[in-house]
Amino acid sequence: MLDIKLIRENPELVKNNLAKRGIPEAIQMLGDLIAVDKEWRLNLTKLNELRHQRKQVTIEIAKLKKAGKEAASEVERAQGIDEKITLLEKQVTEQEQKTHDYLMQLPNLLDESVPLGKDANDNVQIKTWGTIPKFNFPIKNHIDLALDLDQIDIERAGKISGARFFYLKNQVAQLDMALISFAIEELTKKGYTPIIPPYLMKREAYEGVTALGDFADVLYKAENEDLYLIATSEHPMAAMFMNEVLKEQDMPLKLAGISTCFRKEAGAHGKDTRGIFRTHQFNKVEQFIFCKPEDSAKLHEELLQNAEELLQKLELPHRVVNVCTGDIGTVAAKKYDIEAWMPAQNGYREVVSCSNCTDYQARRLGIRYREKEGAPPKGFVHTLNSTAIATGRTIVAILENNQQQDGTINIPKALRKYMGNLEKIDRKR
RNA sequence: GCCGGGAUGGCAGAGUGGUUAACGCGCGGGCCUUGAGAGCCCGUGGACCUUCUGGUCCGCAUGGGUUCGAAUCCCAUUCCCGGCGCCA
Repeated sequence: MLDIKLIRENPELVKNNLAKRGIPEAIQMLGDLIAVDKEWRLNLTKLNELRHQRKQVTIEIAKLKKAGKEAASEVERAQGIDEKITLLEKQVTEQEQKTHDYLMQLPNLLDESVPLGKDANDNVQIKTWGTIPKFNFPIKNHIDLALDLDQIDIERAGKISGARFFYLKNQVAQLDMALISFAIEELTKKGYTPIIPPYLMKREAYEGVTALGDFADVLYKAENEDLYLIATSEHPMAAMFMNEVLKEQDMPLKLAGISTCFRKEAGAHGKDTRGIFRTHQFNKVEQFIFCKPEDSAKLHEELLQNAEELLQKLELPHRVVNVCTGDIGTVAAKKYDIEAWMPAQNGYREVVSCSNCTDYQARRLGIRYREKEGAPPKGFVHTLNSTAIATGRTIVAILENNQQQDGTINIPKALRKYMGNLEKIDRKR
């Protein structure tokens, strides 16, 4: 959510920034918002005057009654004012609702360093790491590799749950857990607190962390309950301190969330249909930071570096892109993606998303900070999030990059200690 | 799930239908002091208007209701505590 005061005081700045996203509806909304807000303030002043009048009459009545006198005409006057108040209150409430709706829909302001662009094709490559593997044999994709080694069962998952679900089996099931353990151990060393959050969240909390459009396209809802399955542990971590005031000395607060993630993938028909690259359910370790505004840019780089380091320890070739204005999403002010090399697709694909959400989520959620106990709140915190390891896509990358001519797969050295020193995935049917 | 108790500022905690959220702690500023502390004084939720001096309204878990008037009475919801039940 943007600061309404900033919008009032500096509408041009906000407008020009929003214009970079290339969403005409947002500019329209901003105009409507400014108009409604102006009307609302006028009405509020009128309403306050009426309430003041009523209060005066009420005081009169109290005095008269205390003195044991008749107050019928005063009561009648108060009732008359009440009617006007009820009418105006309705208008004011409607205007407040509208203002709130607009504010909840307007996206975050973009950082200056975000490149202009239309879609993912315009993302700017910042760096590459590792060498793309050369194979002197015909390579397989991750699905065939896994099927041939009896590591995955997609057909039966389809039977019981539908498309985009899977059973992981054997060493790949272990690999999934190893990746989690590996990420958590590495992040814990860096001072991140491991968190296993609730996997279901109430709507009110969820509205604070994400765009409203995501509810239909992304989130699964529990029937007859005000509960949504989380799409990432970013969400329960961000909402953790909803309506609280954090202490400056406790920041930056660094968390490492561990959870299964559930996504409808409603807008992705026909994309990545085979295998486990894009699924309704996967496991992920997520980095999350609450910090002071002045620290967020620096910490954003730290999150990126942590994520990259994990991929480097897994020896996975990858590149980092600066996500452009057309592809960045509603809540981020700046976003990096890390894309790992996927041999069977002969290209880089997203495995990490690393965002600085500045004060956008914090304002929606009401998360502020104070200098010390007893001092008044100083302002809203900044929030940042970044994938550490998403197991599904990382497994795809490991299987494809580490495949051998005989169809077996070498397990990255960094993961072996989490798998009983296993070196290869080689189980045949 | 059932029965009972509860939710008031950053914290602790009064107020139980009639203008005012008491007292305290903490925090900020000032006086005093060589400095710190103590002591004393002022301030310390949010919004809107404003002639920059102030003014008004809202705020006692949330949403409704009763009333001229609600922190206070009624209803619903959420969460917390205790007891019972169920349960991996």
